[in-house]
Amino acid sequence: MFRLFDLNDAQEKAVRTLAGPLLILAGAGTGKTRVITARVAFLIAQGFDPGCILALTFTNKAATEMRERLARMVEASDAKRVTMSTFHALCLRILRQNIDKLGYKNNFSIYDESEQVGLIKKIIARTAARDEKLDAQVAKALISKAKNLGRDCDPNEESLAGAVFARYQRELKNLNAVDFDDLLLLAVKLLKEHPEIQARWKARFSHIMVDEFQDTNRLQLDLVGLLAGVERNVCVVGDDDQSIYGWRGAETSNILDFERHFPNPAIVKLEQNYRSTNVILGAANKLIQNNPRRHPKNLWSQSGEGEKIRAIQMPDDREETRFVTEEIQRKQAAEGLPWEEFAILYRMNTQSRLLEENLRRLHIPYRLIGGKSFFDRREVKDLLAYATCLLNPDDDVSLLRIIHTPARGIGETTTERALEFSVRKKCSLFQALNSPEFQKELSARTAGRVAGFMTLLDNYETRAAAPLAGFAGIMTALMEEIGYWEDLKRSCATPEEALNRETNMKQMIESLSRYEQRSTGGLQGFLDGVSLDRSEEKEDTAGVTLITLHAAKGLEFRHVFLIGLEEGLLPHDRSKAEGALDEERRLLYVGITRAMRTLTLTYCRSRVKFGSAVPCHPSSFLKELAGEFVEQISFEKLMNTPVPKESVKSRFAQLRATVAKL
DNA sequence: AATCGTCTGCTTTTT
DNA sequence: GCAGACGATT
Repeated sequence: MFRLFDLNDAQEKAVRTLAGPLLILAGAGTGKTRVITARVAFLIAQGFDPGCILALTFTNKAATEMRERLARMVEASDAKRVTMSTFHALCLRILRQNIDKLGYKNNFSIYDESEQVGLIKKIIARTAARDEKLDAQVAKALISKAKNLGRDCDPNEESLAGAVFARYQRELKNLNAVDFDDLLLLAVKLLKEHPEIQARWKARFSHIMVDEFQDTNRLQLDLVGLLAGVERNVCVVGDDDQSIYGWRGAETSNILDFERHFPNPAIVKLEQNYRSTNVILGAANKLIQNNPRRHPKNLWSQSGEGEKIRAIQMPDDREETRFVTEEIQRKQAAEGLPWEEFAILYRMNTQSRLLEENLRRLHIPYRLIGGKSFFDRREVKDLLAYATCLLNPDDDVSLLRIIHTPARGIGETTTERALEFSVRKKCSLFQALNSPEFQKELSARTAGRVAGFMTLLDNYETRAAAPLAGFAGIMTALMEEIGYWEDLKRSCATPEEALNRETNMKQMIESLSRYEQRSTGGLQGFLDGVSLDRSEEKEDTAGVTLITLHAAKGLEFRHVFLIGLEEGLLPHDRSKAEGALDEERRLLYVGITRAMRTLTLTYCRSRVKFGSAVPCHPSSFLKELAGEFVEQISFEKLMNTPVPKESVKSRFAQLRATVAKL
C-alpha cells in the first residue's frame, strides 16, 4: 500500500475510512490535525465535492490552522469550498438566515458574558422577593448549564432561578439578542422544528468531521445528528483522556458512548506519539490509568527514553517561582535555546503573578496567555456598543451602555422612567425614548436632550444603512461628534493609560477598516466576527510561555515546568467537592503531555493563599506518578549541589551573545 | 454624576 | 492581598 501523505498505518486507516461513522481516538501528540486535513484532502482526491465537506472545530485557531494546512495539500479553489468553521460560527450562519422563524429578527445582537450578567442582575432585582437572594453569576451558570443540556426554560417553573431563566429568555428575545449558548440552542431548535430548513442544510454536507469531540456538549452532538445524512458519514476525532471542559457542559459520554449515537462505527486508535520521550509518555499513561471510564490507550514514541521527570519539593511559593525562573535562565544559556521552548504551566491564573515578578527581575522575556481580553476593555466595548445600536437599536443593553457615555444630560431618573415605560408598553427602550407619548412626560430640557440623542442615532443609522457605507469612517465621525475621545482621556489617571486606551480604539477602527476591504459582510459581519473570535493576534511576542493547564491543551514545548502540584490546588478543592477528580487528573495528563523533552514538577510545603501563608501537602497525583519515571529531588539537596559546569560555560555563552549583539 | 471608601469573596473560561 | 462591586457622600 502506498504511503498516503506520509502517514503511519493507523493514521492511514483513519484517512482511508470514508464511509459511515468513524471514531478516531487520537492520543496527545499523535498527529490529529494532520489526519483530519489529510482525510479531507483524500475525500477531495476521491472525487467528493469539496463544497459538501464540513469540518467543525471548537476554536477559530483550530479552524484556521486546518484551513492553512489543507491549502497546502489541495487546489486553492477546492480548499476554499470546504466548510471549516467553529460550531458557533456555523450556527450563527444558520440563524442569520432563518431565525425569523423563531420570532427573532435577523439583525439580532450577540451578548457576551458580561452583558448576560448585566441583564440577569436586572432581572433578579425585579423578580426576587426581599428575602430571596440569587447571585447573578450563579444564575448565569445555571442557565448556561440548562441550555447546554438542550433544555428550554419552563414558563411554569416556581423556583426563583427558574423564573429568572424564563424571564431572561423572554427578555433576550425582546431585545432581539441571543447569548452564546443560544447560538447552539436556537440553531438546533430551528432545525428540529423546521424540517425544510433542516433538509436544506443536511443536503449540503455529504461528510462531516468533528475535532476535539471529547469537548462537545449535548447540543453539539444533536447538531451533528441533525446535519448528518442517511449514510451517517460522520467522523469524529478526540481523546477522552483530554476532556477538561466538563464544567463547561462538555459530555465525555459523547465520545465514550459514540456507538450509541452512531451505531457500528469504525474505530481507529492513534497511539504513536511524535512529541515526547517515553519517560514522559510512560508517566502520562501511568497516571491516566487511574481513571475509571475511558477508552484504553497507550502512548509510545520513537524518541527514546529521555531524561527522568523531576519532582521537587519547595519550601514555599516564592522559592518555587524563583527556582523555576532561574532554572529556565540556566538552561536557556547552557543549551542556547530560544525562550519559546520553555513553558510554565499552572492551575490558576493568580499563580502567574510571582512568576512575572521573577521573570522581570531576570530580564527574561515572557508571554502571558489568558487574563483580561482586549475586548473587555471599556473603550472597546463602548465602541462596539455604539456599532451594535446602529444595527439593532432595540438592543437595550447596548443602548444603556452608550446613553450615559459620554454624559449627555440623560440621567438615571430618565432612563429609569424610559425603562418603566418600555415595560408598560412592551416595547424596546429605543422605541420608548422615541415615542412622543413618553417625551411628553419629561421636562422640556430633558426631552430636548433625549430628542437630540435620538436624532444622533438616527443620523448614523441612516448613514450606516447606505450601500457602500464606509463603516470605519462613520464610526470615527460618530466618536468625534460625541466627543468620546476627550471624555475618555479625562477619565484616565495617567498619560500612559490614556495613550493605551487611544491605541486600543485606533486598533479597533483599523481592524474594522481592514475587514471592510477584504469582506462583504458589512458592519454586521464585522461584529459577528468580533463576537465569535476574541483571540488576540499577539503570538508574535517571543518569550517563555506562562499558561494555565486548560489553555495549554493543543500546545507543545521542549521544556515544561508544572508548578503547584499540591492537594487543593491540583486537584483543586472545588473540583474535588464537585466530584470531578477524574477531570483534574486529565488536566494534569494534558499538562504532562505538553512536554517534548523535559518535565519538572514542583510543589510547596507552604503557600500564600488569600494573603497569608498556609501549609500545603503534595498532590495525591504525585503518588500515582511515583516510580521509575520520576526522580524525587529535595530542595535542600538541590541547593547544596555545586554549580554545574554548563552553567559556568553558559556565562561565557551569554557574554559572547551580548558582545555579538553590540 | 462622579468619586471615594468599605465590603466581600475568591478555578478553569475553546465560543 | 487584592480586585471588583456597591453604597454613601459631595
